[in-house]
Amino acid sequence: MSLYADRADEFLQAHKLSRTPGRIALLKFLAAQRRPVSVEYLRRNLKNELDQVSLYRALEAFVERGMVVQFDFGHGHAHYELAHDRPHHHHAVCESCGTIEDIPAQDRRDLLKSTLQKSPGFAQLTRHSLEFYGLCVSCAP
Amino acid sequence: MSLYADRADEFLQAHKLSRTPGRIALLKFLAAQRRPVSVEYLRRNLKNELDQVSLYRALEAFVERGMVVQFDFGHGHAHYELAHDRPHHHHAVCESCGTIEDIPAQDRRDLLKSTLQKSPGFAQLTRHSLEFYGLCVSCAP
DNA sequence: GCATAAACGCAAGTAATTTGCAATTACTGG
DNA sequence: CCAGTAATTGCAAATTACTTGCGTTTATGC
Repeated sequence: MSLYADRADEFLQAHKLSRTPGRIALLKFLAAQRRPVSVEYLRRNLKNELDQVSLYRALEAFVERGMVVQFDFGHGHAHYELAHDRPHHHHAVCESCGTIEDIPAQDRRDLLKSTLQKSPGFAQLTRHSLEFYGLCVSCAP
Repeated sequence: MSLYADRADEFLQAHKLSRTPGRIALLKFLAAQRRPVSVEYLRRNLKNELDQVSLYRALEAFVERGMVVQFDFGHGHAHYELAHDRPHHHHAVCESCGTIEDIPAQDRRDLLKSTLQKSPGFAQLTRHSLEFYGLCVSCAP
């Protein structure tokens, strides 16, 4: 259980968000996860805590504030993970079943090979996808 | 114009796909692009060559065979690029306008910093997303 | 407690992609 | 070249993921 699990309301307050039961439940649930989770999974598990739309809106607010990180693994839907609750890491995604495994960040020599060694749940890693995000010269302030 | 531009039909044949006018047009069009393109862009430009559904189906077949690479830049829709028509590279994506720029692959020390130096169209790069894909132990043959 | 702003849930809407299916086209062997 | 077969196509409809509008409720700061 992460740092934030029992401090969800302080965490919300620190980010200038109302401490509503739904958001607190969502944060606690996210803190208990070990992998990035889909909205569908959140919705199933939090259906008594908050409605799907509120879920999307809360996630959006969290991502905007950097509280949560959004990932796209090519599954046609997003995955979300609490930010800062563990050191920077990458993910290995199974092309067959979609299983996701964390991989500790490291120096990047022989990346695929050494990544595989750090991915005990994976038998092979065949490709990766690396995208950079920022501001292009015409959009920069 | 890429290697494949004037050999679209041989390329299809090599991958055991029927050489239909729509697919040939699509391959030629992809070969002429310098950046990963969206389905919407393909659809606009190829609306007389093939229907949207055929477009999706052709892209799916191409991706399955490794002829085309699919990317997700967090835009809510996929982008596609011909594979093998140029050396391995990454992409910088503008968080404001969505502009995409190729970045030559390189050794990965000081990744963000040196990447920025190789991204003349970008003023800043603030984050990146790196995912590995393969087969987990329970899915591996 | 009370005013105000934030957040909520429901219904409806939209964008991207997929599926079903009958009609057409490409490929293969003769 | 030509028929038979399999692959591919286009259209309509469905599905999935997510978003918007809006009137009601709840949280916050005084």
